[in-house]
Amino acid sequence: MSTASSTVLAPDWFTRPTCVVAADLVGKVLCRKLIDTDDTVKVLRMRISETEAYIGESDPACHSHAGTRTSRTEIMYEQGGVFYVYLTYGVHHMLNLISGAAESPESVLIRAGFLTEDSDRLFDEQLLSSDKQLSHPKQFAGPGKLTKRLQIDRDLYGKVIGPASAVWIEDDGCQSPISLRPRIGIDYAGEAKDWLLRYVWTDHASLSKK
DNA sequence: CACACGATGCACT
DNA sequence: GTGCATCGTGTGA
Repeated sequence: MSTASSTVLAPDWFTRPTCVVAADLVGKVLCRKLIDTDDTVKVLRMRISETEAYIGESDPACHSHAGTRTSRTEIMYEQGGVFYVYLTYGVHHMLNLISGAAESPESVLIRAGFLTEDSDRLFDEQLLSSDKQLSHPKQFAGPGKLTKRLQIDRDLYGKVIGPASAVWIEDDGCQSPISLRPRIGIDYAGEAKDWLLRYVWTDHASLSKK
């Protein structure tokens, strides 16, 4: 329930070590306020089922590997608690939460989730539900599908994680079993492709990969 | 300035 | 299993 027992995670919550943040995010609720097609305000609530940690300059798969500090990666050097969103393959927006201390360019990628029972429904839910891309109308098994449904793009880049940005995280006390897996889509990263930095809700149906 | 390519998803064989 | 859309960005000329 997203009622009295829910708390909004403050930016400081994300300044803890990246792997801790990534693991703790599984089971939390990613909230997205937006204006529906009928001009009403809606809050979509997506419970996170899968995350990945990208642990900075020593991580070959991380955009900040070897100290790569550019206009794109600059935000990663901020203290945890802000968004890093980028476009990949010219198509998909990837939602990342910057984690850890300042000058420690690390982040957590949100890879999958599912809409909670008490999430607002979009006016055009029928249209979205009929989208046969989705194996189940409420599950979003993959980072690109998730951002598409939540209408998240690079407008979020650099904003503070919280209600003022229209995207925030709530903790409603949900506890979920966590398993560790290798990360996805980083075969170019050598030995790092085998590092167990993907955190999944054990056996959940909404995972991006078994 | 040119160019290679990606933290994906989907269609098709 | 393979092919490919589509474009911002990092890299090197």
